[in-house]
Amino acid sequence: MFSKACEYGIRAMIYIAQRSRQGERVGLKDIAQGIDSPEAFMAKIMQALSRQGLVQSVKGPHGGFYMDTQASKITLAQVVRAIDGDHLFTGCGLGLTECNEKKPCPIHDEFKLIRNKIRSLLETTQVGEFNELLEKGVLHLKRI
Amino acid sequence: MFSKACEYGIRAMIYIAQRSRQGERVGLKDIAQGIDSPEAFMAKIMQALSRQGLVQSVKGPHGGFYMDTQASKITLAQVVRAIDGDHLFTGCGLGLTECNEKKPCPIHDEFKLIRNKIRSLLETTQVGEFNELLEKGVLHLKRI
DNA sequence: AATAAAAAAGACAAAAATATCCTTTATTCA
DNA sequence: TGAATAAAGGATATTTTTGTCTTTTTTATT
Ligand code: FES
Ligand code: FES
Repeated sequence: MFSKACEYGIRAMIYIAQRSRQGERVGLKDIAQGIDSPEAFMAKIMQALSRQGLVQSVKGPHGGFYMDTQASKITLAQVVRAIDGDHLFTGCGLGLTECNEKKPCPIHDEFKLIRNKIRSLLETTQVGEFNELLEKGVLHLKRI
Repeated sequence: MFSKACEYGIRAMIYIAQRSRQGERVGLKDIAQGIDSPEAFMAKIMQALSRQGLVQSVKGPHGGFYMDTQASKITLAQVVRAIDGDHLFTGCGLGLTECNEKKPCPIHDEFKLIRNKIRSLLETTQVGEFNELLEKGVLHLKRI
């Protein structure tokens, strides 16, 4: 469904949203440990998200990544697009070079419904909406 | 969603179902051309499908791949499982090592619905059910 | 029996995804 | 100002996926 980079990216964004209330910063090490991802790879993903403005960063002592309040309204769809592009939202399920209404592949109609459900899920879900449940330990971002 | 190998595999199975009525054989070259896939790579995928009994094959002159009538009832889910395994049907959407009802990731509930829709689509779709529409040129297995 | 055709199998190659390491830049604090 | 800290960036390494090439095996035909 998503690339590894994208899975880490989504989990990281949700983690940062929860851990960086009123501008506190979350360090790379903290993120990698918090979502159980390889730290150096996570760095690359955070750089991409930061360049695209989905997350803020500050260098130096007490630096790290953070989000302001409205940034926690960023949707999972935005994160996915930033990392995996929008192939998932627009591409053909059977790998034809493009999804084409006029020249549909065998599963086009059904697949489009599913694709739209996925998009709808991701577009209506914000990285900041799990803060309380994560804090309560109801939801999890890693297994260990 | 699916790996390239799986996309080719599904398209090939649908192609063979349509092209191999009453035991006629479809050659590798024919398949690769018919679904626009790289021939040598397609060969590997066909070998896997053949080994797993999802398609029959005969060597030698006038050999090739074919399906008997009940084989055209093979579902897309069977093809996907044969090539990509069942991670798509059971795995966690955010890449946690397992999907766990008791320790759900943030999108677990919604993702499970989508996952089940995908599985349902694939389990209720048979490789042989597109024969007529493909013949009429309503459906397509390649773009060129 | 010899030849040709076609899939099976094995070895190899290229590309992409995943992951790591090292250096540079910006920032804070003593 | 100097040292320490942490992200940014660049180069490299590993693994997986995708793809190709060659040889072998099986079968049909002459
Ligand atoms: S053409 Fe395949 S999903 Fe639209
Ligand atoms: S735990 Fe992530 S989908 Fe179930």
